Amino acid sequence: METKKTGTVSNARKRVRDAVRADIVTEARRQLAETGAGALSLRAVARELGMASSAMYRYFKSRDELLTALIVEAYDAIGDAVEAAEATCERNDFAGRWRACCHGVRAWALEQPHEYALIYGSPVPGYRAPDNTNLPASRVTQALVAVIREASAAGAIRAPFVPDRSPDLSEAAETEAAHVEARGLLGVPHDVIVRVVVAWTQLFGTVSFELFGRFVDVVDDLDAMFDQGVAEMTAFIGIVTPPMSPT
Amino acid sequence: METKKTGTVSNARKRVRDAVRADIVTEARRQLAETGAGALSLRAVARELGMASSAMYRYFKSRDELLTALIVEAYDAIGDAVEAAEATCERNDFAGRWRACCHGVRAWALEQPHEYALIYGSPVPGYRAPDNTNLPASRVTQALVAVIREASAAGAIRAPFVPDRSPDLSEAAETEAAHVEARGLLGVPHDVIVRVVVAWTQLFGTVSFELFGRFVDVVDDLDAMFDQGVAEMTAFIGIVTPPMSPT
DNA sequence: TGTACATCAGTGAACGCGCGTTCACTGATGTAC
DNA sequence: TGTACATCAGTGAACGCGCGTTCACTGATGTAC
Repeated sequence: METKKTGTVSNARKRVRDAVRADIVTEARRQLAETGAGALSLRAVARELGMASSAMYRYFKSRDELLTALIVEAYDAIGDAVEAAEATCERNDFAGRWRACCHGVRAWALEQPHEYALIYGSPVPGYRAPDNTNLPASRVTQALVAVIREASAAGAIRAPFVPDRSPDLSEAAETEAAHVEARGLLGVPHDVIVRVVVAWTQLFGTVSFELFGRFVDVVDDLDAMFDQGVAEMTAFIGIVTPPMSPT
Repeated sequence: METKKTGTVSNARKRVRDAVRADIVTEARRQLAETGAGALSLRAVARELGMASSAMYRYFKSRDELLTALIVEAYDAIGDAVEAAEATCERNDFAGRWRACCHGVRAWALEQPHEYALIYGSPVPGYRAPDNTNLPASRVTQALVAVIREASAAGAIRAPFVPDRSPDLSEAAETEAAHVEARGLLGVPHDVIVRVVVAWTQLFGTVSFELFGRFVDVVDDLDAMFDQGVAEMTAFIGIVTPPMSPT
């Protein structure tokens, strides 16, 4: 790996620059965790770093750009966490992989409540997320979707319960499920797709309720209720873990 | 209904006072709907009403008190909406009543997205809701809980699916469900209680996802998906509508 | 009915605050010959 | 290796802004006799 002299030198400059930029983002994240989303201020970050507030503009064109960096970081962090949790499971333990994703989401959210609120809470007023947040934003969904796609292909998703206990899909729901199928769940039956969407919203619904205090005076043992909910939804979708193939 | 003279007169004063207070809240609500939660400002409200900003302090001790008034109003509005939707159903059409509550929540949320975000979104930074918000906050939950309690008492909730499709309750979940039972679901089986909690979080999870833009590029026909989700969850809980009793 | 007094909604100026952003600058670091 | 020049991170003062809240006041409305 050769480096041209000029390259080396400006890389040195670039390295310093990147390090400072990283310091800014880290400090901003720290303040986010303390104060919460909307209260993030360039001046406060600069102050804490012992820099002039105007120096921020060497690194970010505006406050919104710093916010975007934080959002991307948060999406990547939860994406990493969920992927890592999922990766520890046997590949053909589909139920286990699904549960691991769910627990990964909650565990990360409880560790980083303000970052969770930043990306899954109410939108920050006056801020519009640019397109480059889309990719990191979809990583958690991709992890869940991959489990379903692979489970379905492996025949590890059972037909729903007893026929009369599962409502038929309306025509509109059928059409819509076909769209969703085309977008990343090719080959997965449409009734399963609907259930996956339901389970997906339930997952983030519970985590949000927990973090935003909706369970206060209603449910106390949040670990127990979450675990049970995940188990229920896994069964609801119909994910099963096939017996180990002899190796 | 006699009124003493003094009473009449100060009531006149009080009426004017109440009317102005209502005007302030209305204008604040209007700005909330435009700007979003955290951006609410006493000065802006006063400006729009043609009053001095200091005049606000005759009606509200602080900005937070105005915010509290808005929160209470929002809880009461969604409570009214859900109760009204539920009241149009036949009393023993338990599945219909449950669905009506769910659709009531979503319909109100779509009409008043910022008010929904105010009460069900991420907490407003630096604001702590006082105790007197608790009662109005619980009205929607009470409506849902009443349907379940009555349905259960009427024998209109079926045992879950096929035995092996429904995970057993963990010991902790069993204990926790007993707590929840004691808090408003007396007589409802514990496995049903867990499912109700799951359905409850799913309901608000979907609505929040819809309002906060999480379905963009994933699901298009939100009406269809919501309807189907509600149908799925109604069946998931096991609510059935008994045949009409002959009248 | 008429007068003296009390209440209280609303005013407008002022306080101190923190914010995002701009701009002309300084001085260290890197580049070209 | 040494010198003249270019780049660019960081400075500090300043801009204009809107905010919540306080305070001494005015003047209309209600109250008591």
